[in-house]
Amino acid sequence: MFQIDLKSRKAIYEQVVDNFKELIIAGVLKPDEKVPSVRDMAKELTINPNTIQKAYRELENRGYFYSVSGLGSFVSVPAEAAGSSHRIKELKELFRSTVNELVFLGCSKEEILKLMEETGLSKGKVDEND
Amino acid sequence: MFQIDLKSRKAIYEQVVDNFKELIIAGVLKPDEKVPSVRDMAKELTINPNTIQKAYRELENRGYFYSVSGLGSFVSVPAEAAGSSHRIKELKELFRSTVNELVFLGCSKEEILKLMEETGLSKGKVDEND
DNA sequence: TAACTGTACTATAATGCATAGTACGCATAA
DNA sequence: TTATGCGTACTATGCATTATAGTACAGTTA
Repeated sequence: MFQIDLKSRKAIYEQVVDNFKELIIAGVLKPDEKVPSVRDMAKELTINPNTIQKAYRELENRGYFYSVSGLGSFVSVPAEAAGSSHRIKELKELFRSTVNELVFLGCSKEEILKLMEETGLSKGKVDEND
Repeated sequence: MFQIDLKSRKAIYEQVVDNFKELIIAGVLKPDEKVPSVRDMAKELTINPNTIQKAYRELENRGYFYSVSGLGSFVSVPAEAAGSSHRIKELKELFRSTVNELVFLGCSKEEILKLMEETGLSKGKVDEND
């Protein structure tokens, strides 16, 4: 599914959270799709189940997962993404500082606009064929 | 100069690093300009001098500061920003995931392009962050 | 010399991360 | 019913990071 970088300064559970977010945002994981159980995911990544549980709880808090005891964990529908307003504010600030630093390091406006086109923004939708 | 958020989950020395980077990128601090001494900065922010020293060392490692023992710490010239290539790669990846998440949360292309226009592409301005 | 500067240590306390292990309630299939 | 797998909730331990306090030394400058 994805790999964990044990040498990274980023916490393992944060890496798990970010990887799942990427998969959901990219449309690889669809709403109401079941994700691997805490224990299975721990086996697959060879890390402790408690670490996966922490990541799943975090994903649930951020509105990307919902869990049913005894059944499993599932992908939320985008509309239910909690705290979107606050998160969007955070992302806009992050966008601003990222662009500013890129410019400071010599990136041209054209180069950044090109990056923008490569993000799938122009397509705007998730491919339904898979 | 700037404020530290003690309630933030981000480490104090990281906040100091980020704030100085913002000031340099925005052009508020010019190349070869002297920054407050480790001890003065610690007094101003009411935190430990060792924490400031750690931040200054980090800023030196990242190419934003240079220090002269007995004289003080100073702002580097942009061209000397070390490891730019690797950093640019990081920033582009961050740019990509930020835009993708903004789109996922419902931000329109126009809205993001408007954000782009508001950044320091033409001029520089400092802002608050958390 | 005196007062500054950066820098390098030691030591301590607090916090977060990841691990191991145990246990409980719920859902489903044999 | 029993067994299995699921999420969840604990306790406890080891480790790394962070922030603190204190001391010390070398270079710079008035």
